[in-house]
Amino acid sequence: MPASAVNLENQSVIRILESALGCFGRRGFDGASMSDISREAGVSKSLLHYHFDSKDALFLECQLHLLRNLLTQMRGLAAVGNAGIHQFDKALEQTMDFVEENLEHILVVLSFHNAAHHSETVITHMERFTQEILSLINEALHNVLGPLVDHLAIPPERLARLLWTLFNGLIVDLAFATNQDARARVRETFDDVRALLTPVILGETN
Amino acid sequence: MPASAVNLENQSVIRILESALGCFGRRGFDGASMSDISREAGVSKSLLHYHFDSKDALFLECQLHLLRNLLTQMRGLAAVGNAGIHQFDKALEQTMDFVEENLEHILVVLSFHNAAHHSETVITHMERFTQEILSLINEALHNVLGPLVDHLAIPPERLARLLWTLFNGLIVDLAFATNQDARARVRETFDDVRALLTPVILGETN
DNA sequence: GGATCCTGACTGACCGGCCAGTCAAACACC
DNA sequence: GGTGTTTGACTGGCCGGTCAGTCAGGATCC
Repeated sequence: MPASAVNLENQSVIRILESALGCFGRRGFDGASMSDISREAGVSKSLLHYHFDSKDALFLECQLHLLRNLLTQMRGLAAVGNAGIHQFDKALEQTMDFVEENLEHILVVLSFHNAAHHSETVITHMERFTQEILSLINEALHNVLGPLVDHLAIPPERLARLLWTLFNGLIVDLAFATNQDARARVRETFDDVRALLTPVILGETN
Repeated sequence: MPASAVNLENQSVIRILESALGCFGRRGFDGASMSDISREAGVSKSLLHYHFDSKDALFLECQLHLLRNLLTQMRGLAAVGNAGIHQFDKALEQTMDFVEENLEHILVVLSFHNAAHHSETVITHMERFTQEILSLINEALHNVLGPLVDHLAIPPERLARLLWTLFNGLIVDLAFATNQDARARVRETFDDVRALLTPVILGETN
């Protein structure tokens, strides 16, 4: 099965995807070499080309892999507790924790637009990625807020975009944060952001 | 004068910096080649190495050049009108306009962390860049808000970080936006962000 | 004012090294 | 033995960087 449909049962494939996510996240699309990725995955460079048609293809599969990870994370948000504003707050907190823990993988999103200048297909995938993320957030909003979702200051779709923007900002901040102090300051900013959001959830009209 | 102190009077140097900002912004640090930059600047590749010690050095000079551009932009915000909340709103609007117009140049900030994995000096420059930006925003806040700056819901330094985060988020959004529709949606998100900020300026305690 | 020298700006040709990608052969498991 | 994995050796091409050398123009001396 020469790529084009990636075998996720294969352990090597998973290891390659994880390493690739890390390398791409750290160094960007062009900065990460296939050798780097293979070395980190503990396999030969040739195996990368066996499982994935090209570097571009591997990159796109990384997008999908990240999307899968985000999906399980988001789906887990509404698992326990009653829907409502407290659950929303908890979900925000958990998502921020997730971002901090998986930052190296998540940083790839900042290099999507670089790779987009390669080909049309990458652009299409990028648009798909945005759509998927937004509908994921939207779904999570409905789960977490419950009936409250109909009484927001702005429609849930717009809140989803707003949240995506806010987290993108925090991700960039974390990318800039080179030490523990800086990371703590990002946490502070996150708290400010959270405070900002409360009136939106409470449905006040500005 | 072989680099190390770049001659900003020289027309070629400026052209190289502008092209480099564009290329680095579009393709990232590793994706942009010295040939690309020289071709876009209309000079030989050798001239890049004549004026700048290395690709790293050129990249760092690009950071400084962007910082200079942002400085003149920020300084111009408080030029006319009385200080206050309306002036703040206008300043936000102008800054967003500036970001949209100069997006190609501004996008380099998303690749800073990639280059940071090269050497210690790049990390230091990145930290300096963040500091400079934050104090620029802080200064602008004082100019634009006037005495109101002492009655915010959060200290101005924290508001500065918050604003930087918000704009980073919007910049990522714009990086993802591949067509006019998407860009209009980012504008909508920007409006939502602006609405979010009003209570902070009005000094309500959450 | 012209011959000489000097220098900063600039270039084309070139180099070693790393890159993504190829391929035939070996391996493992049924 | 055949199917799916995995590897090391290899290649052409592009990369950042070097270098010898050109050229315009300013200074200096007569």
